[in-house]
Amino acid sequence: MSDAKTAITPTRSENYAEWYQQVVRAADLAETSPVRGCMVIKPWGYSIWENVQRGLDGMFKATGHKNAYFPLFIPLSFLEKEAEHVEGFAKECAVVTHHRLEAGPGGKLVPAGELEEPLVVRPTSETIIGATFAKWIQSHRDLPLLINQWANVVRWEMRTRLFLRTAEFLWQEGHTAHATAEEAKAETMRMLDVYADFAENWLAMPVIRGEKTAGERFPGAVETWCIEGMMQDRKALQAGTSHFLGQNFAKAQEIQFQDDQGNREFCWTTSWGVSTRLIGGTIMTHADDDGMVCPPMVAPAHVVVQPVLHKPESAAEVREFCDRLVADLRKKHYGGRAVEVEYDTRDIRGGDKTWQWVKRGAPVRVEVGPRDVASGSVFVGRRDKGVKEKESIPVGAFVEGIERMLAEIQQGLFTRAKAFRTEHTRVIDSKDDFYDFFKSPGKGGEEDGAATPIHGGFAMAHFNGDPALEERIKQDLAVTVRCIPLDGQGLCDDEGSPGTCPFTGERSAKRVVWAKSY
RNA sequence: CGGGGUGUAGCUCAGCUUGGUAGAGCGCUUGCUUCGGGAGCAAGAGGCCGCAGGUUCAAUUCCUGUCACCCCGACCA
Repeated sequence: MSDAKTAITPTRSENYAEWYQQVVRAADLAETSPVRGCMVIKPWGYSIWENVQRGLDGMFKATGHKNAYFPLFIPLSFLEKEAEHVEGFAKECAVVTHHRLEAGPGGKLVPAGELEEPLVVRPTSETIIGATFAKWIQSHRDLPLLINQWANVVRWEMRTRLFLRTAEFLWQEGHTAHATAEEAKAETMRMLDVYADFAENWLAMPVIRGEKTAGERFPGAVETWCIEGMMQDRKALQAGTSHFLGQNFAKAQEIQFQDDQGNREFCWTTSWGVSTRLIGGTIMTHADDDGMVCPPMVAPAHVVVQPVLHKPESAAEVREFCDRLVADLRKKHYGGRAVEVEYDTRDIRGGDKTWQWVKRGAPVRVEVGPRDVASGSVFVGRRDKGVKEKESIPVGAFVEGIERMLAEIQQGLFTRAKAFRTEHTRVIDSKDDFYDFFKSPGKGGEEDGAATPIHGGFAMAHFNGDPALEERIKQDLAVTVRCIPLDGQGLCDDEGSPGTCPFTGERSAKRVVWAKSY
């Protein structure tokens, strides 16, 4: 507070968008690549993704899903089968048209061997998986079919940002087929809950579960459900989606089965996915002006041990003490895995070392010097507290208490994020209040090129459901309905109750969540 | 894809208006001194100035094109 120096320049309040980029870089999470719109995910960042995969994969398996893998390439004709689906993705597809390179003029390589049918690099796999499902499913006894795939997909985005929107990204996509609409809808909601559970308990990111309006629906879906988190610039981030596809894809691809009466029926299908965007969301939820803050559940390392070794006369005993500390810590468990320890013996200055781990967001840092060895204690810094706020703890108590300390940090991050969301969520009942809420504070107009002004948040307001009205508000304020929330999420007092739409005076079924979004 | 901006050392940038093949800070390497805290001094390494054309005796500098990135829109996980 008194110390104005921060590890990240600019700070969140100075320029949020630039701050985000700097955190990604300073924390060694990812960097841009020579390939347009594609990122290199660095070990520290990839390790977070591996933890995300581990956590979600366990949940998918626990709910009866099996992993499989489908081709990267999708024949163009497959994509054409579902009309809305094509329309939704046509503008952002990478297409493979040749299968060979030949020497051309000037030593250049030129594509040759044109394909009879172009192949689309999957932007999502409904069509190729649907075609496969059609072969796998014959009887009602084959249902439900519950499949997940971990994969990369490509969407040729015009504007990209590391983790949040890249041309290629990593994700999982679940695809299921069911005998009845009820079962498929139940699956859609089950996976939405899995996502919310994961976001809140692993990423410590509070999310709102709800349904998308027609305008925001997945191309080809009957219903799209989502989890929405609030970032520190108060914009919403769609962190995961679960789609009820009805029989749209089943009919387009003839995914049929014979029921117990011998009738041929179309399946009811679902699909659901989360991506490396979750890492972007985690950054924007927790990181601060000193860099990344990793929730312990997904942190690449829980504890960093930094021995103070520069004094030759004490180096050996400090090292020995640390060796034992590291070994003891690794015998402890947190969140279903052994405590992950980074033993940093690099010969660089202690201050540099500390700040590197602060910027990377390691939850706990432990410094051990001769004085600590003499007193049998360790000097502990926590990423959820100030960098200088360190505490000396007897080594035994520290090791014994590590699980609780990590749990406390995890819980603290969630509590803080939720308080932030609550603070910036407002119940709004008049059009004027609504417009005021989303207008830049102080300055009236839009200044371009400057720092993104931080204002607004989530507005809980009634809505008559008219797409034209939603479009007009989007034009006016760049604000959209993020979701029509499920009841019972504690978003406001009269949650789920009918009321009056402040824009039209018409009847509204319930308050919806309005916000600017990524 | 529309509007604006920027491409010079690993990073952040100066130099270009008034053409003569390059600078700073940080980082990196080495040495000495420091050090329970993002050190000080010194010596080094590192760049065909985004790419391709053009004008010119000569282009980082002027002109044209192109590509990439950033910001604001539209689009999207």
